[in-house]
Amino acid sequence: MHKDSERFIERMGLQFETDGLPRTAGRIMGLLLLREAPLSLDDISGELGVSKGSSSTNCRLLESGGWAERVSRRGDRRDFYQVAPDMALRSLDAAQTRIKSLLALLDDALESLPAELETGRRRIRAVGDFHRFLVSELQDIMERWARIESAPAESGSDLGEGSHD
Amino acid sequence: MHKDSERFIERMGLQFETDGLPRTAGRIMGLLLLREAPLSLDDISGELGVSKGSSSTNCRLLESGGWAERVSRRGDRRDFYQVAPDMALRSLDAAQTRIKSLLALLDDALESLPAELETGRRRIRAVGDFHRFLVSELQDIMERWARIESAPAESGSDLGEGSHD
DNA sequence: CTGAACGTTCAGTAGAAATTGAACGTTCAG
DNA sequence: CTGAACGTTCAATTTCTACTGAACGTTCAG
Repeated sequence: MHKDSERFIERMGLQFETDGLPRTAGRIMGLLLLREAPLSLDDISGELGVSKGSSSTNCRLLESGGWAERVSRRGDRRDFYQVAPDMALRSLDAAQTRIKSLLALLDDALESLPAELETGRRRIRAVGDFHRFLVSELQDIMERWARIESAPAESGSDLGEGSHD
Repeated sequence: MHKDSERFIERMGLQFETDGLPRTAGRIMGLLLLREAPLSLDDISGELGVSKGSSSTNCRLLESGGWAERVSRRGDRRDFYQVAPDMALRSLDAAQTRIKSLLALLDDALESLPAELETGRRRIRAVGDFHRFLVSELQDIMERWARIESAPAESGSDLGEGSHD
């Protein structure tokens, strides 16, 4: 493994960690970004020096977060993982979902909290207003990005689509 | 302490936790949202049943994240905390900063990784393009929100500004 | 049917993060 | 000067999280 590749992979691990995600998930993401073809769990375990159990768990985390994608290969029983081609949209969608969970919490609070807590209720409403605004802005962003991605792309910018045999 | 208030506070704690932040920080945020006037560290420790050390650490975390604000009171040596009036803008700014740190990582990688890793370099460039797009969109969002906030506000939506003696 | 190759899960464990409680430095009233 | 009231910090401890390695169920070739 190349020295600079390792450095990149480790930095991805740290970046994920500061975002509150497992370091190994970040490392896997770094590895997937660098490698030409999709990787099996054993590939990942081997290259990163982590157990297969951990690779499995973290790949599934990456998949559920919209960062990676599980693919299969004809005549092969193994799972392979690669960077999700629609990573951008999927991660924005995940962000939206998290915000909506906060909104649900705030709405519940407004339903249950007594009217006497005027100030509190007003603040909670304000936080809700802002996050509703955010959700709608995120929607716009997703649409704008989809437009950009499907555009002619003069200076190259695709994430996946390298066809593998 | 009201039953529904407690419930709200605990849910805020859990919400923060799923975002990778200390549960206590979320609880403090919930408490600050509900309370009429700014709270001292002893107020917070008392109401939440946590040590003063923890209150201090978490309040400073909330302050650095743009969620809460430290204020003082004439003739009082204590620090008081309240929800930051510009919470929305400050948290967007924090999000931007995190994305920029990822961008720096990606740019470094492009500088150091050898040209042979065509595919990897292309993917990294693509992730960078998307996140540069995001940073610029966040900027727009901040400006739009600032516009909305300063507007007439027919149905009420301010976060702070309750003047305390 | 047998055994190898998979991915998943789980108990045990190592490691990290959060919390406590006490110590400390500072400020200030008396 | 003295002592009380602060906020901060840090070592010890508790609590959580992530990882490992093994066990398990499944699929499939022979």
